[in-house]
Amino acid sequence: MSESEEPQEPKDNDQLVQRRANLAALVERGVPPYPQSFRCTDTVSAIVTAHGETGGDDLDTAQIHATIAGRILIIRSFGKARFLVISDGVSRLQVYVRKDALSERDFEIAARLDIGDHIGVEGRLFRTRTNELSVWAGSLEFLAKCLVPLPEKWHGLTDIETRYRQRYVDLIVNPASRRVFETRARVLAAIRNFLVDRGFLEVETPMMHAVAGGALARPFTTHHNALDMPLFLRIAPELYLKRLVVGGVERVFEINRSFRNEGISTQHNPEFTMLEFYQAYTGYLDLMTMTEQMLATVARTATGGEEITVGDNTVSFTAPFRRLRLRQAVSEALTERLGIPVSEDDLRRRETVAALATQVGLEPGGDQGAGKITVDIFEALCERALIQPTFIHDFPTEVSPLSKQRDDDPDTVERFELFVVGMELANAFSELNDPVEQRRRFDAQLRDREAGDFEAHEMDEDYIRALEYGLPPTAGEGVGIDRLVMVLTDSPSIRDVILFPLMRPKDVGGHGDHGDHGEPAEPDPS
RNA sequence: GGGCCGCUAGCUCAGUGGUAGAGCACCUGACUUUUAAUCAGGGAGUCCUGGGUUCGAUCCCCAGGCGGCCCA
Repeated sequence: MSESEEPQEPKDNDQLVQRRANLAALVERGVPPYPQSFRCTDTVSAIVTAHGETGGDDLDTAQIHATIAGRILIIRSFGKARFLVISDGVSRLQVYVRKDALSERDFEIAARLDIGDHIGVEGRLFRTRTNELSVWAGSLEFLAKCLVPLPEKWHGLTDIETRYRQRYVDLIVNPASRRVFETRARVLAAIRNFLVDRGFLEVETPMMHAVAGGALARPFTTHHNALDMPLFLRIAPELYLKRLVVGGVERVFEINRSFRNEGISTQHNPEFTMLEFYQAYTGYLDLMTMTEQMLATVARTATGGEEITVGDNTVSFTAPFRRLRLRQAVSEALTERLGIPVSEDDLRRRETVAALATQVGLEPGGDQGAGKITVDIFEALCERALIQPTFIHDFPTEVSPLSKQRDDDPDTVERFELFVVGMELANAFSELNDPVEQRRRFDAQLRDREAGDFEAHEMDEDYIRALEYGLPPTAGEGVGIDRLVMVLTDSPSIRDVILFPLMRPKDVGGHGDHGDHGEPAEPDPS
């Protein structure tokens, strides 16, 4: 390594240099820098769980020895003694290191440790004078080096961008972040249990679709080289799940990612996790009841109760949830906003509803029908005020190409959305199972698409063919898992509940050695 | 896509048209039951990037990058 040849090289900061020196010093004394493994008898969490309440006298009597491993988060040094706080990612435990209890080699290791290093410790459990549960280290192994300084112990890592880009650092130093993802895991497990208990079969359907259907959204496009065909990342699993109901899977669900090529916000990530479930011989009203039961159960399992604090609000998932027809909600909101009586019938006439929309500051497009305009008004005026769980039901047929119409009202479909703290959490309907009507709906969507609506649904001939085989009366629902977890963890952004949210790439600014290690990419055929 | 805000030491943040500071972290010394350990001393910066104005820019102006919030 020559000096002064590259004066432009960014200088490493003193802490990086120091840490490398500490590692080198250990290697010089024959300590393996990255040993193959370490045999533990316990985890830190297991010790804390088992003995978090055990008194010091009892610990002394029992003489409990344990071998544990973890990452050092705090070092308090007292010359010939040191206190280390180590973590297994969940719990923290203090390790007491003193020179007269260790071999010369092990104390040498202890003296060269940095915050962030991984160590293994064998020792006896005891309580210090300040009653802190601790391990009296009898021996110590170096397990892996942390070459980079961690964020400080008091404030942790608060920079939002770094927390998302380097989630591993966030998880190391912010216990609250770990808890969010533990809650997320409990939510998923609770949902699976709830559905499996009711006879639902969990399946996995394609993520890559030749026709992006099942929702009104713009897809990501990709290309299969061998088949030389365009493919779309799915925007919803809906149409495949209903094919399965045709195939006799009368209760079916999937929990997995969907992808929508749209904006990013505190409520939108391009890839997001959705639960979809379908139950034959069921209507949308049944699903309201089932949704009430499911969310109350999930809230209890994941958080311990049915009341959740979300920002300044307390949300109750105790059934029954409020129910409100969409047109009812919109007509009431318009009546209040404009100070003139607006009826639900007014919302069914395009001229009238378009004029009302203009009066509240919207600009209805010429190609938008009464139904679409009504929904736009709902989103502008009503959505954010729906704090407590509320079913908004009976949507315009025009905006619901996969839903079944009401018997008494062909302009309205048997559909609901669930809103909580102003967010759409779920969307459900009685499934349209008449293949002739389905084709008419797709045709109407195609006309919208030709008029420039890129979110309009595409024609899916195989789906219609499946309906021709006979889809029994079925109701289905999609639940946005990320948003549900946001509510249950009081997280203000969807990025707080997604481990690695999508970010624009940014220079890592490392040490110049971060090239691709994989094989060269295939040439792009296009 | 539009508006507003942010980017300064590893982290959390002050600050200034004249080459920058605190706390934690780091280094040296003291210290064998500490709890944000303590005490004494010390080192550490591409003030996001590029251009402009200026004798002089981290600061003012313009453009760009990344992020956040709000709106669409």
